[in-house]
Amino acid sequence: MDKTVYLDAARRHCESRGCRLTELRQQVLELVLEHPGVVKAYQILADLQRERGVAAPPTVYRALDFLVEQGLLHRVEALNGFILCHHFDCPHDGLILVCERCGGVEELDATGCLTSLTDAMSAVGFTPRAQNLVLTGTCRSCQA
Amino acid sequence: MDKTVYLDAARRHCESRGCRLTELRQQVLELVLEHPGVVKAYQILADLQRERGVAAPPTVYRALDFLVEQGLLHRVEALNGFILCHHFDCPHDGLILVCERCGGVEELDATGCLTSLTDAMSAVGFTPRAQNLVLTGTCRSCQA
DNA sequence: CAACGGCATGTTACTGTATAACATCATACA
DNA sequence: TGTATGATGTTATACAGTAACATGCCGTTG
Ligand SMILES: [Zn+2]
Ligand SMILES: [Zn+2]
Ligand SMILES: [Zn+2]
Ligand SMILES: [Zn+2]
Repeated sequence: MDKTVYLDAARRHCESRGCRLTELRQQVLELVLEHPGVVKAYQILADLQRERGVAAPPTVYRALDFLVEQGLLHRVEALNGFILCHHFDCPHDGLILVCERCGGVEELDATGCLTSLTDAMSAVGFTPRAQNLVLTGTCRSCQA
Repeated sequence: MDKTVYLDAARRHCESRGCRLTELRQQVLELVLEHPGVVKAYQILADLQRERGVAAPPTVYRALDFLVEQGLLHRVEALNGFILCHHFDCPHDGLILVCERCGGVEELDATGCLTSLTDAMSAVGFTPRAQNLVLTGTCRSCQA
């Protein structure tokens, strides 16, 4: 998807949810957009400092938290990082695959793949919050 | 399982894998044993300092990493913590359920629940490393 | 207009998490 | 006895995240 198209869609997505994609938030989103795969908060912080002179951690974390809240980014706990979600407009169970060798990240739509997991959980009375599963392994091109 | 029995089993487990459960490693394991649910590295560090006077982060992290390596502990990335594994002797796909309300943690054996996930992954050529899935949600007693 | 309320952002300072790099010690084995 | 290997100690630092409070922005309302 083209960058401007993506940003427009993101803006409309936020507004349809009663939130504003402010200049700062958009700027952070654009910075994330410039990194393939997983990006770290402090990387964004450095980028932001490069663009604006000053910026402190809370500035970045607030923007990132907002973007996660809106579904534009996914948090990848296992890596202390964030990745772009390319289909934020349809609610989905994400399955994030992280390659141990090349560091590449890929998001699958796991909606429908989780029934047996869900069954096992309800058997013990556990109600999962909608979220993303993260798995590490080896991607196709790194199988070698 | 009784504590001494557990420790003996753990020691044999390590030795059968060609590793040694040294005094320090066992001491750390015992400290983890004393905490229900998830325990943090710096909590163990504090415990260790109480018992031995001095201890630095690398000491604790090395021991914890070792125990994870041996399968005696699971790392819970999402919480920056560790939990005991009660069936380290049989290889398993763990499913760790973390309750957002009470902080309780429960490990399910998810072996066999992951076929559709595995299918989805092989469809894109991804080979997962054996590991644990972590999900947050609400446990039975906190449903209210 | 002026005052207010809300939300977004700025700023400072701190807590918590984790590792690099190098020194030392123990043990086993040639 | 020397030497290699793995475990531990020690210092210092990097990386991640948040609390608390100040300031600015903007739409509403009297
Ligand atoms: Zn997604
Ligand atoms: Zn790869
Ligand atoms: Zn387990
Ligand atoms: Zn609970």
